Amino acid sequence: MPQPARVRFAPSPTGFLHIGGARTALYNFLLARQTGGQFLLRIEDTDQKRLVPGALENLLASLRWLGLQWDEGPELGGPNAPYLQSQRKEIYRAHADELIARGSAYPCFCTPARLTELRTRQQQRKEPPRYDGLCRRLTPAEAEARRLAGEPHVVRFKMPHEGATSAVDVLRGEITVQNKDLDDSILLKTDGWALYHLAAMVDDHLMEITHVIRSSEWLPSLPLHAMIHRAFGWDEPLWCHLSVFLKPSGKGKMSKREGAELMKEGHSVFVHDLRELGYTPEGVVNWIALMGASFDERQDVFSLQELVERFSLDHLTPAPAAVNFSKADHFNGVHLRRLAPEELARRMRPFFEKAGLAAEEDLLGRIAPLVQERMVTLEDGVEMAGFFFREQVIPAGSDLVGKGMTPQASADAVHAASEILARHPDLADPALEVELRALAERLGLKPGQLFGILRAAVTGQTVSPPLFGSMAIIGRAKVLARLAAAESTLRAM
RNA sequence: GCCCCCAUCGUCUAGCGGCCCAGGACGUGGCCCUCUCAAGGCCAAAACACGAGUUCGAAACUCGUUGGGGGCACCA
Repeated sequence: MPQPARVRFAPSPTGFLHIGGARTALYNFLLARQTGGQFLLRIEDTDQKRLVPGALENLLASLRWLGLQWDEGPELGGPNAPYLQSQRKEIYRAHADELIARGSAYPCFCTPARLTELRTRQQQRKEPPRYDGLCRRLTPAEAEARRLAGEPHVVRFKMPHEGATSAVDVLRGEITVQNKDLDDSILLKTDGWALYHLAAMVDDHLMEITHVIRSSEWLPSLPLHAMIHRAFGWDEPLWCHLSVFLKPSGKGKMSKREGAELMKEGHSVFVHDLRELGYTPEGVVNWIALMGASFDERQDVFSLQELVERFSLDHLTPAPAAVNFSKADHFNGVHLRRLAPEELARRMRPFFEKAGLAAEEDLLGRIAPLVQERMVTLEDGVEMAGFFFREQVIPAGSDLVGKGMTPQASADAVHAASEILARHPDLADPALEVELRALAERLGLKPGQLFGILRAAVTGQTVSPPLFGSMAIIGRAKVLARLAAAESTLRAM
């Protein structure tokens, strides 16, 4: 049994949960569950200016919808509370002071204007943009005096000028960077708020995080983060940087810009959109789990529990992965088909209601087996089975005419079929199909011709669930009424 | 511009020196099943980026090239 892992998902509430974040959360969750450890949720909201209203609520709701319940975090608390960084300001400030005292950080009094100018000059000279170390050269006494005088300042990390720094990423091995290529990053802003580099490292240590599983966007700052841990004298967590998601074309990072375009084709990168489009948590989880990973040589359909059992960091790939939405459809269809009919009915109901159809759950439960293997999303159920819940259907006249037939012959066929149906008190009687097939033969029609007409008449659609199962559910009275209506439409043509 | 990372079918991947003239899945094409549409079954096309090494042997190891991605904020 491996050591219990304490991991965390630490989003910033600057937007809604997207599939990239969801996958990061998933992997953290899986490792925690598999090892009997804890999955923490920490909100990185130190930049108050960037907060987006509703983002936090969306994050929590989306995570829960996916089934990724955290063990410690917002709304739950825990031994390391608070889990909102905005409530931990003093902790970071104290740690920044400690770093200064240890000689690993220093106050910097440079104004934003000076820094902007510095950067502009460096770019003109094609030099890498880097702090020039002006305040680093201040004597401790001088710096302390200016600090006590209340002069506005930030706190910077004192990056060594010589040597190199190495850190190990679980998926990539040792990564080494020359220290001269690193900057004296700001840890604490003028307003006293910590930046990610400080806040996240301090919290990860205080919360006893064992594995930092995060987006590979953080890879370039891994040396800095490792050095911050070392400067405090702390043990480092295991670092694991996940590949980024690319656009379906494979060109460029998946962005929110793409979102609007995708929505038009019934896809989205946002978890709440996926939910509204009729995707299931099972489908989404399966889909994102396998983007950039493989957990079994022969199997690719997994429940959350199966993923918990098979998950392993060694099965993750470091290369960027292009998002493939047709695969989302596939996995969603598979998981839809795995649902018990009653469960499928329960999940479809809100979509019928949204479409203005009062769908009772027990009736939906009888319909479910008929539509289950034809659905990609829950939304599809409405299009496929809406006719069950409408008083009447209005088929297009052209759909009522049998293939290669005249309206007259079609009307006659409907009439003859009605007579047969009228003799059956129970439309679920298997003999019904036998009789109607015999009718088709008598009329010189192929079964498909006759059934096509009846399908249009009864469902109002050219594509529908199986005809006989559908008629049995609709009931004899309604079926006969719809056939009568169809016949008169045909007679009038 | 500088730094870092990555590189097997269109896409996600298996492969951790001989089991590979490379396996699976999605998608695509064909056939079967069939009352429509699906689902399901069978079959097919489809890849080791390139060049040098190392080795008896390289998809696997090393270096280079090319290509792709990420980062270089008082954002995260």
